[in-house]
Amino acid sequence: MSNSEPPERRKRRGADNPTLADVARESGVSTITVSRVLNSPDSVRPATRERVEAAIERVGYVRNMLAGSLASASSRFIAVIVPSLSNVVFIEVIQGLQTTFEKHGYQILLGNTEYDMRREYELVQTFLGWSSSALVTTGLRHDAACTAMLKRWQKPVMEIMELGQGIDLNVGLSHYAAGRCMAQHLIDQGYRRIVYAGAQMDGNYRARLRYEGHRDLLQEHGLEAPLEEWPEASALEIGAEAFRHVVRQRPGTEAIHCADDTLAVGAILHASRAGIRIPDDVAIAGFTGLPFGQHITPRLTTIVSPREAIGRIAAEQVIARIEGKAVKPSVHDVGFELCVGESA
Amino acid sequence: MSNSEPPERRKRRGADNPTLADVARESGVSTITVSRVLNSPDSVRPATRERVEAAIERVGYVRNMLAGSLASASSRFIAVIVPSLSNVVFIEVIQGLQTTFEKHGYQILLGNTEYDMRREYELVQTFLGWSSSALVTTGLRHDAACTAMLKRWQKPVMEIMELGQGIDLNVGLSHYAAGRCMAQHLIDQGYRRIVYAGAQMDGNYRARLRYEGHRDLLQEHGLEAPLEEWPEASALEIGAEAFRHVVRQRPGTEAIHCADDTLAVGAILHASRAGIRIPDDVAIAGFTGLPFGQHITPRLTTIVSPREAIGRIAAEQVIARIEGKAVKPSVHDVGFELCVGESA
DNA sequence: AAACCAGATGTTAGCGCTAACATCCAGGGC
DNA sequence: GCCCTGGATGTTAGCGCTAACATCTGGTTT
Repeated sequence: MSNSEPPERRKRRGADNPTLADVARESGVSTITVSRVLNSPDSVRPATRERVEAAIERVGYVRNMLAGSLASASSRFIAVIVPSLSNVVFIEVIQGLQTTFEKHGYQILLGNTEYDMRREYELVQTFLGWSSSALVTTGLRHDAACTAMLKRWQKPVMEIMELGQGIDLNVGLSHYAAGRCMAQHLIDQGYRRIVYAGAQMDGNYRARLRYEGHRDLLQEHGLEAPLEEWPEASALEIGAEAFRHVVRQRPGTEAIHCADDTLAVGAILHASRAGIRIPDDVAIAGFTGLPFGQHITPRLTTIVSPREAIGRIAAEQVIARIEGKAVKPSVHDVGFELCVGESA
Repeated sequence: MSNSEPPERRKRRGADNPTLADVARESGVSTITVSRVLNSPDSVRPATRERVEAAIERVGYVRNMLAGSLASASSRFIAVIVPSLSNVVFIEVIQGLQTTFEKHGYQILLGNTEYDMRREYELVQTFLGWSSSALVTTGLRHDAACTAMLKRWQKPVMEIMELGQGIDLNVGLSHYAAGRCMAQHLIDQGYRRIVYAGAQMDGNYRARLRYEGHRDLLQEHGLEAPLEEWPEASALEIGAEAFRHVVRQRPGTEAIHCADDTLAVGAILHASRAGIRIPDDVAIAGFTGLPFGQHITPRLTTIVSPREAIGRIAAEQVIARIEGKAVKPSVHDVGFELCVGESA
């Protein structure tokens, strides 16, 4: 009989960290028991549990999340896709999402499309590949292939910010209505020659929806609704530039309806430096409701969107869906609020 | 011979998505070839590659990142840990990190400690469990167990924001020096009665380091260095409150050195509403260099820290290390710049 | 005392992929 | 014709964990 040494295993991979098996050996139980201590402690007798926990501590065990997720085909990742991180709005939404998801033991996978739908599709593919538990994305418009893929996907899909029936779940507000609302306010204040100023409106179609609301309302009053656009991302500097431009190129303008608060505040601060009185010479209105706008003089007239609430509510609904509590697609309107300062 | 039907497999798990094996069958190659098409396309003959790519398209294959990462013991995740998302500074750093890492095919796993070191340790454990390729965290101070775990870890660890030799790699600036620098400027301007105002300085010890620099310099000039702290997170409102408080409680104060620009801008905007002249009645100085400060009147005197550069450089160094280019621990000083406005 | 039950724990078989090694084959040198 | 070489492709054996099923224990029921 030839001494058949076990034929020399291939070799080991990995950093050789302690595994469940090591903990199991150390505490004299099986691997599945250790697994249960980690995942459903109540199903293990307290005495056993303590023994296992001590062993975990002793060998310095760190869970391999990849292996667990692969085996269970679920990762407790939540894919979150936003179009930009430069815009505070998305940061606040992310905070709302993060706080709520973290409380329930989910980890966010954050993706940034830079307002590019192809990029969104790529991110979606990658994130599905991580066996995410749900996906949260911005807006209702996506690449067709992307929408199709998400519709086939069996897990919760949440579309936020904009309002309407989309792929599955929705939490947001009507940007069209918000645009109309502010336009109505400006008309109520007696302004007639009103310019809409926006930044990066190719990609950011929610700003465009607000413009459309604004335009439609003005037209219903027989007024023109000129639009001034800047290709750059919104910034205080762009707001200042927009203001200079409108004052110079469109003399007689009574009010500027800015697509967001950053532009509006940039305009107001510039006017104040230039000695132009707001709202007497020109009125300024914004959208978003950043704290900033309420600290400057004159205070900004704007529309407040509940950003953090969008994140929180979206997260709550996704969690309810994951836990099987609600199963129907739904549309949730978080609304908005007109906040009247002195600027318009 | 009994017809031994294969004893009825247990059953299938997972959503039953197409796998590498399906693509392999469809394109008439082995699974490893499909894997190679995905991971190192150049090692496959173009003809084969095209056949495989067509099959991927046809069956609608989506990679299972979990399985791949488990098998290769590496996930292309970069763990990023920050103390707060409310502070724009960290957002900008994250942007710098994200842009650079994304270019190289890494995905950020974002964790928020809320200035809690236990929480940081928990996040580190979880993130190591995802077989992250590297870890980026904020500051040089951590829970002892956390530091120990990271030192044992075999992959790159990057500590940012603060300057000094830590666990492995470091990119940041000296907050102590920044505090001194601004204090020196205030003294050069002739201010003597200077109050330092900070928010949330228990957790945010970088703000405290700046205070210490400020205090030491003042003391070297035989001056007192009173400190006013607020437990809340920094916000415009806190800046306004700090200003009110100092003016009322410490009459004769000539300058307020704020721990960050948000406080400083809040103070300036409040002063302007209250009809207090900056800098004639009270001078205001900040730290960070937010765009904001340069748009208000008077413009804020502050210290500009290169936030996005910190993110970018940190990411570049981590990538170099992952790719085996640089192997020694290092400390990189990104410096800071005094930006003199009219406020001090 | 046999039968029954429920709670705790164990055994087994993958999850879908890739590292390491093995094999195949065409072309070149002698 | 033979051997050599190297690029392309295939075979095998896990990576570390958990779902499903199996078993074991000590009480309770009849």
